[in-house]
Amino acid sequence: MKNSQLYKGSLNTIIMKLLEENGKMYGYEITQKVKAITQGELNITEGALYPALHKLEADGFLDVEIEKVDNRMRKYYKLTESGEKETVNRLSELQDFIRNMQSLVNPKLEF
Amino acid sequence: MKNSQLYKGSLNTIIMKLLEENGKMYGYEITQKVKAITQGELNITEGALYPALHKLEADGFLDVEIEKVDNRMRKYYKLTESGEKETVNRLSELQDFIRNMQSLVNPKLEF
DNA sequence: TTGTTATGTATAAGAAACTTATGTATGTTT
DNA sequence: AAACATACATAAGTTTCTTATACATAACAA
Repeated sequence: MKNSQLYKGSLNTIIMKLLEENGKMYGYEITQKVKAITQGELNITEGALYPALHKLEADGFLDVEIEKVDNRMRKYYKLTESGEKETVNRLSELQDFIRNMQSLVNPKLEF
Repeated sequence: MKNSQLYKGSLNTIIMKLLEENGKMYGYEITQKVKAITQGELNITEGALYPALHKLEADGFLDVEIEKVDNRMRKYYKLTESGEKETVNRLSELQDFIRNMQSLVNPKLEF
């Protein structure tokens, strides 16, 4: 994903949140979207993305739908019902994580 | 560290920040401090902590000082000069990371 | 027309950071 | 006497990533 180790473990949450927001997306689209939102700071590599998508699918959190656009294959992913529930949990975990990290890093804001 | 994968990659930053703040700390003390600050949500395991401390030391970011208290060994760690510089960088990376994750998860706050 | 960039998916080898389990040792509480 | 807290350590295995490579089409530039 990037030089900073901090992003480790956050890829699944990012994917699921984007799918929750956009209904369905294909892999390449996800990489571009993430790059745009983070102003180029976070670049998801294919070697990380595709195995992650396949695992989320295998876990029953994503459904696939193949389309051909301009003679090129696209695999659109969307959340299953189970995936939607899981997304809620993971976003909640992310909020807790961010809160905890801020407590650790900026203890003066604890009150 | 914990069930949530999100904390992966953040341990070094946490350690260095706590050392920056407290001058010197020993391993067990770090685990207890983190548990207290996060209200029990984040539990650093020994299997993660000690190898991390040894690596930071090997990288020249930490110095060690052994003391015996109540007949028990304590290895106090503190930041080297190099470690202090690195801590500034890592905290900056953490701020960027948190900002990017919030942009991804809460796009309505982008403006 | 030929090379480079962009679009699009995929996997394999290796590195890094963790979990889980185990080990050693002392002090304190039940 | 047993359990828990303090204190450090490592080894085996898992997960998640990086890096490299591979295939294929379209668009653009030299």
